[in-house]
Amino acid sequence: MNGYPFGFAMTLNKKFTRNKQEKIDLIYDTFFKLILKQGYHKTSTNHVAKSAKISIGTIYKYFPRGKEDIIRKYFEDSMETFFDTHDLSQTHDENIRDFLNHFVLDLFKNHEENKGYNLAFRSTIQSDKMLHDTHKEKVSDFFKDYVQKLRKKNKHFQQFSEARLVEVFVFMYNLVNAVMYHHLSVMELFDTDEKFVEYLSNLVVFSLKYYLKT
Amino acid sequence: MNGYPFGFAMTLNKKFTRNKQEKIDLIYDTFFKLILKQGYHKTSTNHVAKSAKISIGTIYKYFPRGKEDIIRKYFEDSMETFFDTHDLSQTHDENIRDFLNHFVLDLFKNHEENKGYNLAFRSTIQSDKMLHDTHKEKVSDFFKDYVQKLRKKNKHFQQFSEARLVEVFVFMYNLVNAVMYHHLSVMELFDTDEKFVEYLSNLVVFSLKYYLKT
Amino acid sequence: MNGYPFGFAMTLNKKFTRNKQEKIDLIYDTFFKLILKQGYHKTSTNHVAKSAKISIGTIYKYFPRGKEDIIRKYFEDSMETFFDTHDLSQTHDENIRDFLNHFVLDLFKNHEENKGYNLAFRSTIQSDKMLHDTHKEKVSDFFKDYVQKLRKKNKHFQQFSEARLVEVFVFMYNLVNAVMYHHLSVMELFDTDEKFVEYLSNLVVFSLKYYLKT
Amino acid sequence: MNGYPFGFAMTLNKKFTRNKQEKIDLIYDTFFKLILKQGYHKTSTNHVAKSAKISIGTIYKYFPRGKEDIIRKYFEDSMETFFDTHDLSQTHDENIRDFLNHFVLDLFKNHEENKGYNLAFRSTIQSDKMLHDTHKEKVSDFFKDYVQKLRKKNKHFQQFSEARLVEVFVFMYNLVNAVMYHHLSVMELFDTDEKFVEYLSNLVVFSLKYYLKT
DNA sequence: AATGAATGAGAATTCATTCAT
DNA sequence: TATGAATGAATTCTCATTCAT
Repeated sequence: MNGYPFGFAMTLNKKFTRNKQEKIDLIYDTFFKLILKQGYHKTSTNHVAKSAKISIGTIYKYFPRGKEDIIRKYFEDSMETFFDTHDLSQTHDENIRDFLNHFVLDLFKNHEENKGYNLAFRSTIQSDKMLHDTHKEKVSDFFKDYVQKLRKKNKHFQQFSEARLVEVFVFMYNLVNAVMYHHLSVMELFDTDEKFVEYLSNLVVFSLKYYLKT
Repeated sequence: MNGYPFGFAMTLNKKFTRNKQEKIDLIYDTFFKLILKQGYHKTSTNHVAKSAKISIGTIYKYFPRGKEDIIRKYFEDSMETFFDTHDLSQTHDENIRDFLNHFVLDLFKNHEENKGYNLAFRSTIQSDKMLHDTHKEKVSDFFKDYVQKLRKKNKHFQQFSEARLVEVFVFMYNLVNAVMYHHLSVMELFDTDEKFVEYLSNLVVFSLKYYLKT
Repeated sequence: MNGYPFGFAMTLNKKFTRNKQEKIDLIYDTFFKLILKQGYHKTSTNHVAKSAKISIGTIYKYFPRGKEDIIRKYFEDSMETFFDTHDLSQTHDENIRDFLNHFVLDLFKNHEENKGYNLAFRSTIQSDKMLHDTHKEKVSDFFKDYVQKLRKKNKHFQQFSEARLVEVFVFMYNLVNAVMYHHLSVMELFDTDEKFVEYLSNLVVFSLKYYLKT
Repeated sequence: MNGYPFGFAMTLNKKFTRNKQEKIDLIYDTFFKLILKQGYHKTSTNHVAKSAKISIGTIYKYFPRGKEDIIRKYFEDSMETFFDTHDLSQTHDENIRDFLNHFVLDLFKNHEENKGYNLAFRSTIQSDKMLHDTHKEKVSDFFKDYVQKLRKKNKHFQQFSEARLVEVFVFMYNLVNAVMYHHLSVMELFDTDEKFVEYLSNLVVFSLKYYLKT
């Protein structure tokens, strides 16, 4: 109960609303939604503002360098996001095969949900050397952490050295990303996502074997 | 005879006699070179003109809709280009395995040389539905033609139906493209191109078997 | 007694008890400091707030029309400030020559300390007719008052009519200001301030004689 | 005759007109005219474009960094302009006194005509260290050249060393500028320009004597 | 045919000012 | 009373495109 009859209070038109994180999230959502619809370079900051029903000033308050900042800052969180998604408690899987299936599926879901971001990211790295380099570093750092936790929890992974495992995961991550991006944004490789994910799993298993022989 | 005595005209007007195709090629080269350097959305038509030492009017003469036209028109030739590169007389290869190696290598070389174009293409399709669709169609058409010629020349391919083969080639083409693009423009999968191409060949063989089982 | 036992209130609330005048002075100081550093038109109100570690709301509380108000209100005090500085008890100087030396020196010190304000003032008058006019009036009013006091204290000045003296002082004030501003903010006329002030004194004496002959 | 009856051709509304220097001059004139009217920081680039009936694109073509560039580039010519104005053939003046009168008068006319520029210049130097420094250098360079010519033409000036003369002229130039700017833009020192210029001449003579004694 | 000055819509960005807390 | 998030008009600046020469 807000003390107003008929719930009017909720409709009360306040000129200024204050909720920092909510607004930042709204900017992210709107930005990536628009990119998905019209592509990166046709999505302007003003566009985002209008579409999100937020003033441009607000966008520039949180992202002083505009579009570039939105991608950069989102990117800083995106890895952690993947972490959350891919709950390591799942790694109780009996065998590596099942584990890899999970891994691929998680990446796929993550990619699908963040299609707009992925488009933006790939549109930007070419002209943003810094972002490009940071990306590589972050992927590496992320999997260092990831592998450490993994080896503690799952004996299957203890047969490989930590360094080697990191290398392998970075490879798999890139491989899956490459194929997924193409399937989702350029030209689909299979007519259903289920078939595609199944193929991906097999691809990963094959590539892993290949890679470990090197 | 150019109508001028002593043939002076040819020499004197040299800088004006640069012919149409020469200029178009110069525009392509400059455009993709710049995209490679600074990314698609930071490369403006005016910029291309200045960098190519050509007037902006000339660019608009050949490409009335600017950037988009450059990509579209280049794309219309690019498939034929691949055709030229991938000489079918090579398909006398004793076995399919060798043939696939050639196929992958040709795609890789082609991709490497056209990195700028690939960046541009991927930057554009998202906001250019028409280009996106035409692309799919063209890939399909190209491989229809390709497969027909292939089946005539090489008995190995006659065991599969034409339609099935086209499907397979489109799949392989996309797969290879996906992984190559990532390796060349996002994050390398192997530390040398040789290792990478070898992996690609194996990947194609594996995927082919997998695909044909479907 | 502040009504709180043990006087804690004064300590606890210290950062909130900063009183009105203190804040106003902080705003003045910060504003003119920034102007000195980056020029008037590159100094924004928000900038001042951040630099002074005061909220922008507070600035607008004291100066509802922002930058312009800061200058206007400061200006309203600045004349009085000069008054304080130039203590009339000094006018016991034996002769006019010594008096003028003092006058020039006071103006110089004042100007040096208020360099930021002077920049701001000169940047503003052009677009603020009202300020411009008020300025002229204030200068005149100030010297009316000044001259009256002067004539009472110092017989040397009783040989001239009050009106004439005011005119003379306004002239001298402007002359000194003009040359000083240039020396301090545009291009120095002498390599040391001492030489400059000495020159100024002579300049004033000369100009006075010239002026009085008119 | 333009071949059109009733001279209509002259009225013909062409969308694009081409005359580089004419446009640059128009930009200068408009810019300084507006500054004179509303002050530097209230004069925007768009304002200038609209007022000059020119597109902003054109302004940015000639002055890629906007307002700052307009001032900088104008400044690069302004010294030469003074040179032209102050024709050295006038230096046949019998004595230095007459010469100085001319010098002051020329500066005054120049200043009066370029009031807008002077306002802009003084509004900018504070935030444009480079312009400030270049200004000093240019003044010095200009008078080096000036003095050389002067000594060749007029025997009166041969009694002083070249270096000394340059120093003296720079000093006089600054002095006159300082007082003139104040008189024209802050608060007039005399009620007519004639009286003012006469005072200036006397001021220069006095200051010169003072300066040379140093 | 080729040139590049000129255009102006629109994208990026700043900043004075308001108002919810 | 003090704060600073939010606003959006105004400003700076870019770029695709047109058109006089």
